[in-house]
Amino acid sequence: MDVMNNVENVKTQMRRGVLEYCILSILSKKDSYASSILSELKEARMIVVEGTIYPLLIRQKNQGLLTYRWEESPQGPPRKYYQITDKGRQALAEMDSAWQEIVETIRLLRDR
Amino acid sequence: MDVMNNVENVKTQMRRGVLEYCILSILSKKDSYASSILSELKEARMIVVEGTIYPLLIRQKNQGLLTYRWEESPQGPPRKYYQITDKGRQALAEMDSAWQEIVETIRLLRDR
DNA sequence: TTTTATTACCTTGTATCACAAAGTACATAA
DNA sequence: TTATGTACTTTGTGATACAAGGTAATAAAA
Repeated sequence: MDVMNNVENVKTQMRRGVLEYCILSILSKKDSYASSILSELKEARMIVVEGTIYPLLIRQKNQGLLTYRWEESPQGPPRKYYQITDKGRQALAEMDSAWQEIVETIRLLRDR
Repeated sequence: MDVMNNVENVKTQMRRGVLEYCILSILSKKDSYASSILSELKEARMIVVEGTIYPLLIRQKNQGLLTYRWEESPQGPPRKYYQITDKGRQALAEMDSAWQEIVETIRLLRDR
């Protein structure tokens, strides 16, 4: 395995760590549905695929961080709009702290 | 599952993403052995356990990012000192970029 | 001498989860 | 009626963090 393959793998793992955080963050601004969240993450170069995001949304819903409702689409099949709950906002706040702590830890490890 | 359990899980995943990066970073400063790396990570509040770090060091060695040598200890059994290779330093540089990109991505997602 | 403590390394089994790939379903245009 | 685009879902696989337990070397205590 060459260096770039290895780094790709590490990138995947780094993304893995922040994916739930990103999704809660997006939904904290406005309700959205899976395909739209997917596009938004792609724009931000946080590459994810369908097979990742659908189960993740279901998990977060099962944990009570999200709820959803069906809405008709102007074109195509209905969309499952997810909405963040109070519990979700609470979790998001905790993740903000966790993220900042990790960023700081890495900064110290890298600089020293 | 309550909010804190969920956040603990997310923290674990966040750590997961940067663990290889942290280890290469530590070894880029000086050769070290597993138990010592473990202590250093614990001090930095990057909680990891033995069952995580030993296989990880072996993986990185197998990828050619590290080499090792045995050295006698002043007390107790001999230590397996790991040393970063040129390939490891190259990978570390790539991970620096990857990490900064993710930090920036999260900053944009969280601020906007 | 035997036991205990300390340090260090290693392995096995389990659960989680990102991804690839494939499938289902709805709406609209050709 | 077929093709296209959109959207949601599921299955199988591989990677890996962790819990738990094991092995081994050294030195101090009983």
